[in-house]
Formats: sequence, structure tokens, C-alpha cells
Amino acid sequence: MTTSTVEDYLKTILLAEEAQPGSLVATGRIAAALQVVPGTATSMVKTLAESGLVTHEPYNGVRLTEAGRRLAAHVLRRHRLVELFLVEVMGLDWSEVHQEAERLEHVISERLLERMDEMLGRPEVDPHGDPIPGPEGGVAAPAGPIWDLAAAPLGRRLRVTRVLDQESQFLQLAQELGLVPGTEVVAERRPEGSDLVELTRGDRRFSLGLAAAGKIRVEPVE
Amino acid sequence: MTTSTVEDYLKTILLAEEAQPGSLVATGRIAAALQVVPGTATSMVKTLAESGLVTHEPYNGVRLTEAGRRLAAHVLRRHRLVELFLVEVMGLDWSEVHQEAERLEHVISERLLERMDEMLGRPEVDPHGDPIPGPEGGVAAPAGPIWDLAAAPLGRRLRVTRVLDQESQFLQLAQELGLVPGTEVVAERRPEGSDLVELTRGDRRFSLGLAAAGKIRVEPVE
DNA sequence: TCCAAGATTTTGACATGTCGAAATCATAGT
DNA sequence: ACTATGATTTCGACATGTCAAAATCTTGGA
Repeated sequence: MTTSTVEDYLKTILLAEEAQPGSLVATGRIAAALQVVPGTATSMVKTLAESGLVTHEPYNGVRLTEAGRRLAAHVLRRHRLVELFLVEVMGLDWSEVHQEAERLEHVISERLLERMDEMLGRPEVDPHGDPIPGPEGGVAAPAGPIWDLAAAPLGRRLRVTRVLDQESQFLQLAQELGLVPGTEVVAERRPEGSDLVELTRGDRRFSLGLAAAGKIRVEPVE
Repeated sequence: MTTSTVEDYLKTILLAEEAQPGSLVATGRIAAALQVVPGTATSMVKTLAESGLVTHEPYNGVRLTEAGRRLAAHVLRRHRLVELFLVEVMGLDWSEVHQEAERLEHVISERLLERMDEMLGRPEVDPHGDPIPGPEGGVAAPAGPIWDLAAAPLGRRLRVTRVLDQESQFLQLAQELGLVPGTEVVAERRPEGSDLVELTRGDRRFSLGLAAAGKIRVEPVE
């Protein structure tokens, strides 16, 4: 049986690999993400390597094996289906489901997971727009260009597709501004040196710092 | 933070106290219920005693303190609300929810628990008829006589109120026979020395061994 | 009363996952 | 080409929860 600690490490490594495709994941990044000291991450990585879930190049980094990737994708599937379930069925706020899912993802049976998936209509994304891996671990590839509000062209109609931050504080802000997956916005201007972008949503105007804007993925409407 | 191991021990002790009100709980019973060797239960009991959750009379047994009882009741509340939720909302079979709840009970937040309670209409019993402790730990006291099918008077209309076994095999059998909380049966005869009771439910007749019959709680109808 | 059988506790050991601190490695900048 | 800096690894220690086996206690029956 894989412990929930192992599941957490694998999930973290998968997310880091997706953030930087092709490169090895540094043990330091794993340690930071899981809030443990670097030595702890190293020793756990060695354990994972002995179990054949990752390959470890000492002093260099780590990469999931096929078995590790499969397991990690399955944890992520549970996490994201649970998040969507908590929002859609239980009526919890999207800013508070991450933590809950963080614990539930380790104890949900296949059977219960299947029921959730069925109730939700085989969804492809969670409340934050993050793709939900299928039962076999694959994710639906996004079509079209990948923009965010810090880089998307000005003056075009854009639809929010994804919010890349799980902090409840940021999510509450995004919700207040209406920057949730599905809503439409236009990036009007990025004044030189201002480090922010001016947006309109319907007839509301507001601004967002570029760091925050970079966490809001969008796609062109039509 | 109380670990889920501690929660399991407390819950086990609470159930054992309820089964034999007034008497101390033997460490051996705890060990058997939790599938650990006796020495393990002893050392855990000592830990619980140091935390002020139980009082321990060495070689004699253990009893929950007020703090321990409150915590245990809360675990039981989570367990039973989750069971009911899984049956009512998720459509799982009552014979398979116990194991699932056994894990979920340790990771459900207060918030999610409250949502479940609300969705279910503040229920008082779980799918097996077991009472659900309130948020403060109290349980609704059953009114009237407490009978089971091994002892209930013959020839009277009886309503099943509770099934005292969580084994999925037994629960499946009970379901096939229609011996689930709410249904009506009559105990017709208990032939001398036969070790069984003959029952009717509607126009169906069947028999049940006394050991099994003793696990089916009933109350008189009107 | 005394003892044997059964239950309980004690003891020493182990697995897991963590930390702090020392040792080691990689590499950017001179 | 060297070195200082930052990242990584190693090492020893600890907490939790478990087991196996030895020691201890309780108690019913001769």
C-alpha cells in the first residue's frame, strides 16, 4: 500500500514536472512544496527511487517513472474530482475546497470516486479550471493558445479558463472580481512601468497587478 | 491534534462502554477490536491516560474521561453521518459504507460535516439504525422496550429499528431478507431446541438462527 | 489456601517520516 | 582555473505506533 505521504510526494513531483516540462525536479522544490526540510525530501526521494516510482540523479533531481506517473495522476484525479464535488454537490466555496481535498484524496475508494465522477457527468476540469486526469492518467490537452492576463493581447474578448493558485485568499479575491473559469474579460491597457493591467468585465473596470494577472489563464472568445 | 489512531481507540472504547454500561473496558477487548496485539493496546491506553482522555486501572480496564467521551462521540458522529450520506446521497449500498466511513471519519472538516448534516435533514440514526450523536455528543435515548428478534414476544407486529453488525456479509443477508430498519416482521415461533426463530414479513416466511436474530433490534408497532 | 490458566503489562526491537547540523557537491563569477 | 555560495546529501536523533516474547497479575477451582 502506498502511504498518503508517498502520494503527496508523487503528486508534488507531477505538478512540478508539468510546470517545467522536460526538466528534472529539484529535491529542494519538493521540500519547499511539502514544507519539510531538504534532507527529509532527499531521504524520501531515495525511498521512492527504491520503490521504482521515480529515478533519482543525485545532486541533480528527480523524474517520475511510468509507474510513478500513473500513481501520481490518480492522486491528482481524486484531488480534483473531490474539489469539484465539494463545490457542485456540497455547496462549499471554491476557496476552501483545496485543503479539504488535500486530505480526502488519500482515503476515497475507487467505488466512491466512480460515483462522484458519474454524478458530476465525467467532468474534464475542476473548479479552478485544472484538468482532471482520466482513470488511465491522461489529461485532455488544451486547444488553442495558452495566454494569461499578464500577456494576453489587449482589446480582445477573453474567457477565463483556469486560475493557477490554490491559496484561499487569492481565490476569494478572484471570485470578488469575477475572474472565475467561464467569465469573459477584456485586457484594456498595460500602462508602461505600472506593473499592472486594466481590465473590464461587463461594465466594471478594475486593475490587477501583473504577478496576480499571470495566474489567470484565458483563451480568446471565438 | 489527535491522530486518527487515537480517534480509533477512543471510538472503540466508547462502543465497548455502551455495550456494557458501567463496567470498565478490558484492554484485551480494545486490542481485539482494533486488530492489534494486547501489548499495543496497553501502551496506547497509557498514552491516552497521560493525555487525560481515559482513566486506566492497571490489570482492570479503562474508562473514558469527560474529555475522552466528548472526542469519541464526535468521531462516532462523523462516522455515522458519513455512512448515512454515502447511502442517501451517493447511492452506495449500506453493506459497503462502514469501511469507507472508517477512513473518512478522520479527515472530514467541521464545515463539511455541517453541510452533510444539513443536507440530510439533521438525522438521528444512520442506515443501520445506530443513533448519531449530536454536535455536543448526546444521543437521543430510545423510547419503549429494547427487544431483538431472539427475545421479542411471538405473534406481535414488530418494526426493525437497528442492525447490530457492520460486517458487509451480514448486512447483505439482512437486506435480502428485508430486515432493514423500518420494515415490519412478526416472530412466529421458536421451536424448542431448534436454535432458530421463524419469521414472517408480509407474506414471506423464513427462519433465522438465534445468534443472527439477536443482532436485529425491534420495537412493537403501536 | 494455593496454584494453574488466562489476561495484562513490560521490555526491546522495528518501520516510517521527520528534524538539525555537518559534510559534500555544482557552478557562476572573477 | 579557483573559489565562494547555495543546493544537496549524509548522519544521528526523535516521535509514533506497532510486534514478539518475557514477566507479572488476577482469579476460579481443587
